[in-house]
Amino acid sequence: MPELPEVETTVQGLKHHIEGCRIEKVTFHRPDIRYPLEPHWIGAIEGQTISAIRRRAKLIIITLDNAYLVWHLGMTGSLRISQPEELMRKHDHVELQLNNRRAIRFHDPRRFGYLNYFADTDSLNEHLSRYGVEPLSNAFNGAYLWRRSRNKKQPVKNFIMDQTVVVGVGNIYACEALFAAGIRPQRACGKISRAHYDNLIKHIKNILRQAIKQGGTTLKDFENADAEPGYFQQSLAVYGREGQPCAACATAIKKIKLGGRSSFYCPKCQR
DNA sequence: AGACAGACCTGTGAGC
DNA sequence: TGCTCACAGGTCTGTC
Repeated sequence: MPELPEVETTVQGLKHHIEGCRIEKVTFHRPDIRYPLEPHWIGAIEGQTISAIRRRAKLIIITLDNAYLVWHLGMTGSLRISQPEELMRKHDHVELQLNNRRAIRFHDPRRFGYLNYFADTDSLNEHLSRYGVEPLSNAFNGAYLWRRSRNKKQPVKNFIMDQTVVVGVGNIYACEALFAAGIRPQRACGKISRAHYDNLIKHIKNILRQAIKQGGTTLKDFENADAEPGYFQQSLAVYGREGQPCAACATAIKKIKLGGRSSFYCPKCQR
């Protein structure tokens, strides 16, 4: 997916198009996405007004009159606003037509994303309860990471990508933050000092803020709610740069697998 | 309990 | 040109 900055960009982009609008028609073009879309949701959603849209973790939460829609974009998902005359594209699985002649379209080639319908706040909250702290909140600090990591042997990269620890740090930003902090991704998280975690936190927040500011445009085929493309690899120091010289010391960037995911680091700058 | 592999899908690019 | 293969932003499940 889109990582946190891309989700945040999507939410901000959709906001002014959809808040206050009534959903007139719901179409499930392809119900067999990650979790199947249930036909009875259609009648429940139609006629409701969108009062708010927000992000929690990598989820997009839309508040209706008396229910909630929760979207997860998976690996390749996107939500965009379409015009009435716009043709359906391949992999447009869901369409919500609004009373302002616009529609929200969910596009997701790999179908790792999902849409969930929650009829009340309790069931929504229960779904959200599994998630860790927000990376841009004060609760995400060096003391917290240090405490959560004690006695763990897990590589630090996997640890910071664990959504029950902190949400929204995906593969690319995890690699980049560890490079900025000078920490090797494979180091056991339980052996990292409090001071190093303080430093890492600082870099994670910086990188995420920077990415949000740039419109979350680090991903190759990401496009925002207005269907504008991103600028892939604009400012990536290590991700996808195997064999190329490190910008700081010119040592060749290394690539390894951690938790099944490609991980990139500079063997000299990161210890 | 924690750590890992595998699964879910389609598209893309590299190599032959 | 066209085939095959490896790999891709995430997360859930099963197994040791």
